[in-house]
This record gives sequence, C-alpha cells and structure tokens, in this order.
Amino acid sequence: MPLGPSFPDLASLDLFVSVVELGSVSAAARVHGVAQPSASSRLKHLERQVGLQLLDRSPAGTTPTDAGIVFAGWAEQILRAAHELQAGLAAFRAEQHGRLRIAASFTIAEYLLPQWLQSFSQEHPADSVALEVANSAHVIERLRAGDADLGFIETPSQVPDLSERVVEHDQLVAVVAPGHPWATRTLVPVEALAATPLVTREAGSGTREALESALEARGLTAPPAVLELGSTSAVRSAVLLGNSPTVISRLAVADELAAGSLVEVSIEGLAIDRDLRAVWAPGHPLPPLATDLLASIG
Amino acid sequence: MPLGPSFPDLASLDLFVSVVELGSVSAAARVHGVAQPSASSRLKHLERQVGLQLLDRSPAGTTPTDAGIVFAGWAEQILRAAHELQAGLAAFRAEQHGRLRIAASFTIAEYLLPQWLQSFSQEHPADSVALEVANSAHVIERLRAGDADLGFIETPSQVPDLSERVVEHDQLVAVVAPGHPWATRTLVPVEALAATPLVTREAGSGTREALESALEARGLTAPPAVLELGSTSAVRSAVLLGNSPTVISRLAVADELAAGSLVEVSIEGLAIDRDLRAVWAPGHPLPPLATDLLASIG
DNA sequence: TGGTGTCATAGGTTGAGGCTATAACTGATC
DNA sequence: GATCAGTTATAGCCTCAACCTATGACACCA
Repeated sequence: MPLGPSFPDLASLDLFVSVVELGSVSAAARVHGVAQPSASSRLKHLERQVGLQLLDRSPAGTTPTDAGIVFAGWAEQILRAAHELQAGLAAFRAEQHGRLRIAASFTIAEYLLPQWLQSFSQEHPADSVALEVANSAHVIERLRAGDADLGFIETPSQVPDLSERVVEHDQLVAVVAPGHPWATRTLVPVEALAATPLVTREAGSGTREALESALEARGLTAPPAVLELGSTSAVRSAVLLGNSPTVISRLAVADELAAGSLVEVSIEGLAIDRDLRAVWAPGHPLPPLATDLLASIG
Repeated sequence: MPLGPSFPDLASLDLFVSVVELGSVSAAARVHGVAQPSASSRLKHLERQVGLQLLDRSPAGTTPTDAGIVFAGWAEQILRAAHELQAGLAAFRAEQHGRLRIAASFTIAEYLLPQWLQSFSQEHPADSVALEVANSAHVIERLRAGDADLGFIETPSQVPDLSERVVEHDQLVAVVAPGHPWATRTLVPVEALAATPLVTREAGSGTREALESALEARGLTAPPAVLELGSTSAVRSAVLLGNSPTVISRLAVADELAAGSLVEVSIEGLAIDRDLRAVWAPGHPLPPLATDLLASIG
C-alpha cells in the first residue's frame, strides 16, 4: 500500500532532525547547503503537512516541542535506513574499483550488509567497498578467480579450499497471516506443510533449495509454489490475502514477526538452520580492510 | 550528516517497490494514482540517480534486475520506517478523538509504539488510536483522570491502584565511541563512570533519574552532564567526536551497537534494568481494542 | 489479424521551492 | 545603555522539475 499523498519529504525530515540536533534553523540550513529562508519555509511546510507544531522558535534559537522530540526519533529511523541504502548503493556502484571487493548472496546483501557497510564507511571514509551480489556458488567462483577479496554465503555445507568464519545465524521459518488456522496451533506436522501450496520469495533460490533438501531428508517432496514473487512486501501481501503460508528466511520477516503482522508457525521436526559465513581464499592473504570489516561485524 | 544531494525520493522508492511487486509500471502507476508516463519517467530518473539499471523493461511487463531485487529490499526498509512514522503521526493527530486513547512515556513512544501502532492499524483499519506522550508520572495522572484508556510507563516501582503488565524489558547501558579507551576494557569500575562527565540525551528525564538513583545507592553522585542534547543522533555525534561516554536506553542505541558504530561498556556492579509496563485503571474495564493491542504486543 | 496489454517519447503547463533583500527581535558585550 | 552578532519571518521574483494528454512502437493471445 502506497504512502500517504502528503507524506513528508526525506530532505525535510533530514533538515528537521538537523534543526533538533543543532538547535538552530540557520545552522541546519548551512549544513544542508540551502539559504535560511528556504529552510524556514520547508519546516513550516513540514509542520502543516503533519498537522502538528514540532518546533518552538525564538530569536534566540529553535527547540523541539514534546511532539517534535518524538517525531525526530521516528524520523531518525527512516534516515538510518536511508543511510544504509546509500552505503549499499555506493558499494554497488563501485563495482571493480573498490579497495575491498565483496561478493555476497542475496539474503546477506539485503538484510545484513547495509548496516555493516554503513558503519564501515564511517570508520574508513577514504576507502571504498565494491559489492557484487550473486548466489553462493558464484560467490565462491569469484573468490577462486581472485575477483573478490571477501565473500558471504549461506550454503549449509563447508567449502574446501576456502577459509571461513561464521558471522551470523539464520533460520527458515514458516509464517502465516494472524487469521490463518495454523496461527493458533502449537505444532504443525511436516506432512501438512508438504501438502500445502506455498507463496515463495524466490530471489536467491538458496532458500528454495534448503527447503527442498530438508523435506527430501524426510522422504517428502517440496510443495508446489502457488506464487513466486520478487519482493518481501509482495510475499507479505500475498500471505495476508491469499491465506497461503510461506517459508522464508527469518531475517526477511523479523520485523513483521516482532510487530505481529505475521505469525511464525512451528513445523514439527523441521528446523532449517543455516550458518551465514564469511569466506575467503587462504592463498591471497586477507586485506587489512577485510580484517577490519570482519572485526566490526563481531 | 545530511543525506546525499541526489538521494532518491520516498515517492520514487515507493513506486519502484510497487513495480517490483506488481511486475508492471502501468499497474504501479494506477495504484499510486499517477499517469503511466509520469511513473515511467520517475523510474528512469531514479535509475539515473542511483547509477544502476534496476529494471528490465519489455512490452510484456517489467521485472527487476539482480541489483533491482536487492535495491528493492533496501528500499522496503525505508518504507517500513516511513509507514511506522505515518501510523505514529495519525495517533498524534487523533488527540482526544481516538477510539483508543494511549498515553506513553518518551522512550516507549519513540522506539516501541510505532511498530505496535502500524500492525494494529492494519488489523483495525476503522479504529483510530490517539497518542499522548508525557513522563511516567503524567501518564499515571491521565489514567486516573480517565483521560486515557491505556498507559505505557518505564518507572521501576509498582503503581498502586493500577493494573499492569510487563510488555518489554529495557536497560540503561554505557556506550562510547569505538576509539575510546574504555571500548577495549572488559570492565570499568562505577567510580570511573561517576567521575566522568557525560553526554546525555535528556528527553524523558526518566533515564537521568534512573542513573542518579542507581549511583546514589552506591554512595556516589551522578557525574555532571557535559552536554544535554535533544536527539539520539546528536548524542551519537557528540559521543563520537567529544570522546565522552553516554548512558542511555539500550533501545535507543540497539542499531548502533549492532552495527558497531558505538560500543557498549560494562560498568562493574552497575546494571540498571527496568521493566516497561502497560498500565490501566482497573475501575474502567479495559476496552476490547486495548486488549487486542496488548495481545498483539505478545 | 484484431484486440489488449505493455512501455517510451513529445509538447505544453503549472506550481513548488529556491534565492536575495529586508525587517523584527534577543542576548551578550563593551 | 548602546552596539553587535546571532536568531527567525516575510516579500517578491524566478526557474526548473514534474505532471498530464496524446501518440507511437512493440508483444502476446485468441
């Protein structure tokens, strides 16, 4: 569902947060490279858009109202996500020209990497990171060929010839809409899952593969996909409307599960854990930048 | 630090995600209430801004490229935060006219409530929620006066005359910049903290109070504040630049800690836990909407 | 071989938002 | 107390970005 027609501008939110931080419209205007009257008018427009008084202005400076303080917190969440996108974008654009070349699988690139990249770029403003996204097999290829310094993959098996370190843990989980009959059951048998058509994300087919092999290990075949979609929010709408479950990386639906807009279903005897691992070629010694990145991931 | 000058528009990101979901520029244009050529040109502009080809167009429809898939995932994170802000905003505007009147403390309103409100408004599109933000004492007042149906507070002590339920757990943590000497120490004594000037957020003074009373319990007085700031990102910059620690709600810095842009410091013998609690007047029976909300919080 | 869908281009119009210049006010300093 | 450096708001002008309608080119299905 689209955003409201008069939703505030990213630039205005950014400007507003700067005003709260700096205590002055003029100072914020300077930081943003615009004239003070422009900033002033943008802020007035912002307040009219949201229908709240956000700032107390005085000839001595500007401070947020109570509503403004809370609003600034909410706006910061948006801006944080925006900065992460910006960091990811820079890495995408850098392609082969980066000082540190990363190849990552889809899931990792979407949900983990932006945060890493953003904090990395804050600590190493001079060094650019190049990002390439591909399935796990291709990531390994790139490392072997020396076209990437550091890879991130999600395959369950170990890779010979490569050094590795587990950096994160993921699970495939079954989720349904809150109104679905499964939502209230404590345990659903595997057979029921295998017999139910699924909505699938089907971007990196790594998740699909993992589901299939887990079911085959129990002598079952994976259920047919009733729909294959290209984005998480498409999956979410389809699950909500279509009454079908989906099996998807927990990372992709962590927020929905926390908010309760999707419900996790325990499948009896089916736990698909997978380690997300950093990998690199032991021949080429790991560049210092890569070591720094791995260290900051924790 | 401000966003880049040519950062994509929220509306364009929203449009792009819709295209990925629907597989068609025309369909996305319809959903967004704009003409197809406008959508087409906005998307082309978006691709020029980010410097990447995001879509494969054909007379049969439009599908995202690999980069487009990942980009859509990043964009969805921004849009999620935007929708949360929108839900919070609606609650702010509703003031006294909402069917469910909530009064919440600053920390809860900033970091927890938007997510709850968003999933709630999806499940109850007809019912509006009114939000008022105040310190914990004032929240209790509003409940007693019957001006609010449900309150959320963060005071450590129990409140007589009110029913309550713990909904979340919070901690005050000490954090420093990654380069700070404390960042590598395993344990810092309380006395060192009490002797060090702090940067503080100082929005809801609940956090300040909690720190003071915890220190006083050990016979210490709280350190002077070297700076009092109005927003989390202001605190973050001050901590990074000024080499001072801060003591702040873990909720407020959870993302920074995860990304490694701030580092948590364990203070010896100082653990300030506090329960975040929903409270309501037992006299007035809890409205069904409030029950639903509490249930979805989990 | 229409018909219905897709997307792109062209041309014209409008309005939002920017800038400069100025005014009104506060608080600190001399 | 007067001046100076700081703050924000208003007025007027201008430009360019973004929209819409109309049209064209191409693909797929019946």
